[in-house]
Amino acid sequence: MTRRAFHHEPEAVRQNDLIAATLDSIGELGLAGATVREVAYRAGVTPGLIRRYFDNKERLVAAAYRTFISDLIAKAEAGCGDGTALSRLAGLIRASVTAPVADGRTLSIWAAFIGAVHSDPVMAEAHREGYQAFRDLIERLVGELSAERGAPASPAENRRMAIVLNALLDGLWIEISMGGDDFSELDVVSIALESVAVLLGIDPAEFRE
Amino acid sequence: MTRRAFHHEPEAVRQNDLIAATLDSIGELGLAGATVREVAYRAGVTPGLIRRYFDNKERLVAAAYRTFISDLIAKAEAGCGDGTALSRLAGLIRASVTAPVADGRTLSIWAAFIGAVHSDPVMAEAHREGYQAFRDLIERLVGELSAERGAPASPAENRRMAIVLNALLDGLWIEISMGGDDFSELDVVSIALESVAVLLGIDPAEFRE
DNA sequence: GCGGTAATTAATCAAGTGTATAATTTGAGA
DNA sequence: TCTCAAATTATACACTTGATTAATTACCGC
Repeated sequence: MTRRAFHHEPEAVRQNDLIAATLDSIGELGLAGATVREVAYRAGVTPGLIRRYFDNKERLVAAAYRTFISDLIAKAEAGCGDGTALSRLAGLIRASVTAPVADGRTLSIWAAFIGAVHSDPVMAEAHREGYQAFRDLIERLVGELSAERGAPASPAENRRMAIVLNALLDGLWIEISMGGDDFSELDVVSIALESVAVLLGIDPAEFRE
Repeated sequence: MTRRAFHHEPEAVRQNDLIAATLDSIGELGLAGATVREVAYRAGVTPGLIRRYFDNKERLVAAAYRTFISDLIAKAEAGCGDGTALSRLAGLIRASVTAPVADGRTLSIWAAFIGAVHSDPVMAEAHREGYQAFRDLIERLVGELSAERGAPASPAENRRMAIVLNALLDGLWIEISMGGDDFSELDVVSIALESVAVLLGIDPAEFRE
C-alpha cells in the first residue's frame, strides 16, 4: 500500500494555495462549507497540512480575510492610473462597479466575512484595517480633486464627501454584484460616474475627458 | 426522574419564538452559531420541537430570513408617515440611517444571510422578493415626488434615480451599522438628507419643511 | 549517492451536528 | 372527571467537524 505522491513547496506557496482554496470554498459553499477537509481537497493537500501552516482554522480564515480585502482594494486601486485626481477618481469608480471587483462570488465572500466580524474580534480588527484603507483612498482623492479644481475644502468637508461617495460606491457595488437587475456594463459605469459628478457638483461631461 | 414542565402554545407563537431565537443566535454567534440546540435553548424549548414546526433546519433559517427582511422593510417604511411624497421620502431616509434599522446586530444578520444566498437557492428567492420590495418602495416614492413637483419623469428616469438612491441608502446603512466612524445621530441624518437632495436636484432646505 | 531533517500523509479522536423516534405530558372536549 | 389526540421531551444515532499524533516521504547539504 503506497501513499499518494507529493512534493515540498515553499511556505509562501502553500499558504497562498490554502488561502485561495479557502476563498473558493467560501464563495461557492458559504462560510460553513469552508471545512478543513474541503479546503485541503481544493488545495490538493491533506487536512493535516493546514495545521502546519496555520495553527488552527480560525487563523486560516482570518488570513484569508486579510488577503481578500487587500486584493479587493488593490484591484479597485489598479483602475486609477496616475493622471489627474479627476481621472483617477473616474478610474476608481469604473473599477468599483465592474468585474472583477463587482462580482457575485466576491460579494458572497465579503458578506460571509462581514457576517462573522461581529462575533469574532480577530476578524473585526482585520476588517477595520481594510475598510479604513478604502475610505482613506477615497478621502485622499476627494481632497486632491478639490485642490486641483481651485476650490480646496476643509478636511471635515472632504471627509464628509468621502463618506457619501464611499457609501454610494458600496451600495452600487452590492446592487450590481447581487445581479438582481440586468445592467449592461455601460449603464452601471455611466450611472456611477454621473451620480458622483452630481454629488461633487461638477459637470458629468468632465469625467469623459 | 421527572421531565421538565412545559405547556402548549399556539402554533404561531412557537414559530415566532423559534424564529426570534434563530435571529438572536445569528446576530450574536453568526450563522454557524445558530445550531438547532442553541436556538431551542434560547426559545426555552427542546431541539426536537424545531422539527415539528419546521421540517428541518434549512426551512427554519429560510423562514427566519423572510421574517427578518419583511420586518426590516416594515420598520423603514414606518418612518414614512403619510404626508407629501417629499416628507415621506425624508422619513424613509431618516429611518434607514438610524436605529433600529441601522444597527450592528441587524447588519450582522443581514450579512450572514447574504453570504449564504449564493449557495442556497431557497434563500436566493426569499432574498429577491425582499430586495425588490424595498427598491419598489423607493421607486414609487421617486415617481410621486417628481409628479408632485410638477416635473414628472419617465419611468426609466425614475428607475435610474431609484437605483442610485437605493445604493446610497444601502451604503450609508452599512457604514453606520458597521460603526467604524463615530457619527452622531444628527450627522448621519443630515448627511443622508442632503446627499439625496443633491442627487434629486432639490434644495436640501426643503426636507426640513 | 547518502543521511537526516523538514514536509506531508494517514489514521484516529472526542466533541458537536442535524435528524429520527419512542416515551411522556398537557389541556381541551365529552 | 376522564379520555385521548396533540404537543413536548428525552434519548439515541449516524455523520461531520476540527484537532492530534505517528508513520512515511521528499529533498537539501554534505
